[in-house]
Amino acid sequence: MTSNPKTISKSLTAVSIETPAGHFIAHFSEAGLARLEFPRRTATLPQPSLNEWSSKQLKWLAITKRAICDTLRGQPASEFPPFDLSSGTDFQQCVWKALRGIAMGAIKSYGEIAQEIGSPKAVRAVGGACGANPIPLLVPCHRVLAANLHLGGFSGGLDWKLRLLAAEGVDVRLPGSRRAWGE
DNA sequence: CCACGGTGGTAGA
DNA sequence: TCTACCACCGTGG
Repeated sequence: MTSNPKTISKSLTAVSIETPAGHFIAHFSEAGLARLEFPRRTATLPQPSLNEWSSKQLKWLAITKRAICDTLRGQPASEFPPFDLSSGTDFQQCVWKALRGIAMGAIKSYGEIAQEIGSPKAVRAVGGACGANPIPLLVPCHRVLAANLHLGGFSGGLDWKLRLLAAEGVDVRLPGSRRAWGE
């Protein structure tokens, strides 16, 4: 019963995706989109030669770009690429699957997710799994808030979490008190 | 507002 | 193994 995801090493192909909000970096495996990074200040990646890509991956790339742009505009994506979430533990994959069930504009709490996956007390662990989500934005961990509509955290920086929620029309109890403005 | 204890899962030693 | 983290939660000042 012990799956050991860390022993699975996969070769990933990274590509930068240009959007109105900056350059995201997507990593594809043979199975699908495996990782997505928010735009950074620091230098962007050299673009790999696209002719080494399978037509399969080129298609995923187009779908991914469309899905990112739609989500940023607060519109439901019409299509997602396949996700390769095999890097996660069983528990994490369980959580990530639950995250995918949260519709755009909807929110859930860490506690609700915990309940949903059948481990009602594993609340902190759910937070940990959200933080380990390799595909933020498209696996919508930004739609998970703490209790009482408190913001909680976000691996990509809380400013992103706020921005995404705002785009989806969700208003959050703002952290005038809640500390930590993650960077 | 703050402090604290109870939590379950992970990573590192 | 044991231990020390945590994107939490509820309760009590």
